Amino acid sequence: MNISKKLTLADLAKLANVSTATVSRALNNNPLIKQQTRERINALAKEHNFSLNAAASRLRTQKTNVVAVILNIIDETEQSITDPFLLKVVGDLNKALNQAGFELLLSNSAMARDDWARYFIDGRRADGIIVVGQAKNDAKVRQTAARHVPLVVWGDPHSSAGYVIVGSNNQLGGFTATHHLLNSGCQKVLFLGDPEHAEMSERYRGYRQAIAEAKLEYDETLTLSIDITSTAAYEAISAHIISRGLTFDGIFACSDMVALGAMKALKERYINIPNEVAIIGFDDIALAELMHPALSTIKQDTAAAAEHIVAQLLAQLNGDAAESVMMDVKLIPRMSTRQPPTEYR
Amino acid sequence: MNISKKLTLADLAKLANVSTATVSRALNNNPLIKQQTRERINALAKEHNFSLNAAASRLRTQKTNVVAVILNIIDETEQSITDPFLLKVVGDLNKALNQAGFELLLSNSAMARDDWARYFIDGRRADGIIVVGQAKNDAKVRQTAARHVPLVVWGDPHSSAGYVIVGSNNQLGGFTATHHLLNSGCQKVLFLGDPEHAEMSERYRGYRQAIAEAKLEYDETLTLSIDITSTAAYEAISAHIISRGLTFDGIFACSDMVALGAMKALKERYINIPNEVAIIGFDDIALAELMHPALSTIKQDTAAAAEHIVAQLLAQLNGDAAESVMMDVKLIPRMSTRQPPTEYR
DNA sequence: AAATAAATTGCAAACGATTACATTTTTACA
DNA sequence: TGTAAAAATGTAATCGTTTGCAATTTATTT
Repeated sequence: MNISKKLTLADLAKLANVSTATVSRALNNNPLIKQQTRERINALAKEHNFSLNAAASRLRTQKTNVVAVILNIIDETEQSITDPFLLKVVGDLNKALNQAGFELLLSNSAMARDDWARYFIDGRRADGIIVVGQAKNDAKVRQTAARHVPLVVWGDPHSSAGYVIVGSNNQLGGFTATHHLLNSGCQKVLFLGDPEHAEMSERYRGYRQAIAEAKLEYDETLTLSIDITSTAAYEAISAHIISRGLTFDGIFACSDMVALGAMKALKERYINIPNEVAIIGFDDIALAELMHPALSTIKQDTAAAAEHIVAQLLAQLNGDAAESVMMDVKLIPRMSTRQPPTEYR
Repeated sequence: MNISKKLTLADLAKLANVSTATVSRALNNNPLIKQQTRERINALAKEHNFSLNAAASRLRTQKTNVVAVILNIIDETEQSITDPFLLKVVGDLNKALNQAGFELLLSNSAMARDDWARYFIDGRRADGIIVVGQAKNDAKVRQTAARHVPLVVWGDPHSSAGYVIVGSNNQLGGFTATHHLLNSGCQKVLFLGDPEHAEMSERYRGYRQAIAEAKLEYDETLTLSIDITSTAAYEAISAHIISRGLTFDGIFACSDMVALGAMKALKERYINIPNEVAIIGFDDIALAELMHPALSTIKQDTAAAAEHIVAQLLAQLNGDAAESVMMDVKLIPRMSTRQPPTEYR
């Protein structure tokens, strides 16, 4: 333990022969204080390894400079904490928040069981809340939003839910992915994901739309509703092939992790990718291009998203208007799908 | 914004016709207060959606119930924030901390540039610090430890560095991995990793030891020193094959991510895994078994590790003695390596 | 029923910063 | 040189809890 008791602002004031007010202002670089004094005090602070007591500041100012980030995952079975995509988002949020002078308090929905607004905002643990994922049930999110608390959600911006959402154009992404498969020769494209899940349902909408526009008949046996995990995907594809045979020649997986699970099921049966079955994912996680064959996918720009999220949160903290942001997605064609005929570009 | 001003403990006391002392004690379930009173007050608190002001509590008690978790990664080029393993550790830490009643404040070394002890502990932002990764340079960690601040590091427990370390037996892991390769017929095993990096250097030691014990000659051209990323691995293996040819029949990759990069390089050249080149990784990330062929690896039990880390931190917070913990690792043989002859078990 | 012990509750002083307002010092100007 | 304005600093209240100690109420014992 530290030998000497922690230095307080008052101690430092005594050392500098000024009042606590002056020290406080000097440390906060308040121009009210003569520059020379400021420098003197800052030097003294550094010399004595002084640091402000954040608890005291927060109590006095009613500001924490902390943002709570909640990973909204129902439980271990659903899209899990191990999904690199989610964690990439957290990393990017961390960076964006720090840049804006905030710290990141990490939670998941399992932990912050109570009323989020009450716990984090009323409890003065954070100034604002960022929720990652709308999941299948946004009741908690709505409840939080109803408290009119600074809040931004990473989710699907199509869903106008009474709170600010930043997210990709999932519907377009789903359309693009499916269209890419159809355009490169697939006839029977399977959807692998969870149509009940907010973001995934939009991707599913895009899938249906692409099929409809291609004047193909929709085959409901080709919609496989699963948890957003690679193991669920692996099992679903395996089971489908066993029970119904290879009734498809393309897979649109609603996330890269899901795609990886599906690929494993295919490879085990020596089904050629992309010639027998083409497959495309969603997210563009780092691993996508490391697969063999490299996984085609729809890229979401998480770094840009994180910046938008923080910007929208800051707006709310400043009392300004904030609005949902829909981000473009981008087709990244790799080896797991065939190339469309050149006449189509 | 909230219409009514935030309720304080004093307000609640007035409503309940008792003193603030009583309310405070009741809410903290202090048995000094008659159970009946406690229940009455708790009900009232719930009814009015009351929540304690954490800033005030922290100021008064000098305890935050927060632990800072620092991802100690030098920069983007080194083992990056996208490594699922690191993030799995964070997830498990989050769970273990919550279980113990702590919240998790996330930082990375790039952000918390200053003196960690000063910023987090003196600044009363957290009660303790957990550092994930010793990286190649533990100067910051040593500096923090010198402050005698509650601190636990995820790293290599062999390095007795004057601070508490929880980590796997990396040296044994490296030995086991290499031995597994040699035992299943490999003659020339390549090491892919960074012998300068704390944990990796121990794995490297194990590698060297296994080779020595097998009475094989050490070939220094088979030690490839790279950043701990899959792209670096991909490039290194590709470059090696181009310049020197396929001079190895086994790879011990110092992490699963590194292994994945190497596998891609092999697959692109249609080099059969495991028959021409067997490969084993380290960590056992979720993806390992989704690879094709499924990746053999050395499993680190991150959930158990997280619990040990938290336990050691709690010990320090309670003023008890804390000690480094070395965790067992486990060989997970999969399809990327051949089976050892049965007479060897 | 009085006296003592035990169980509850209240009083008021912290915790360490920030900031409106008051005061002092310095500068500018006539 | 005197005075007003501007700049710099200080005073003291405040943020909302927790907790040592005192005071009160209730239970127990003789």
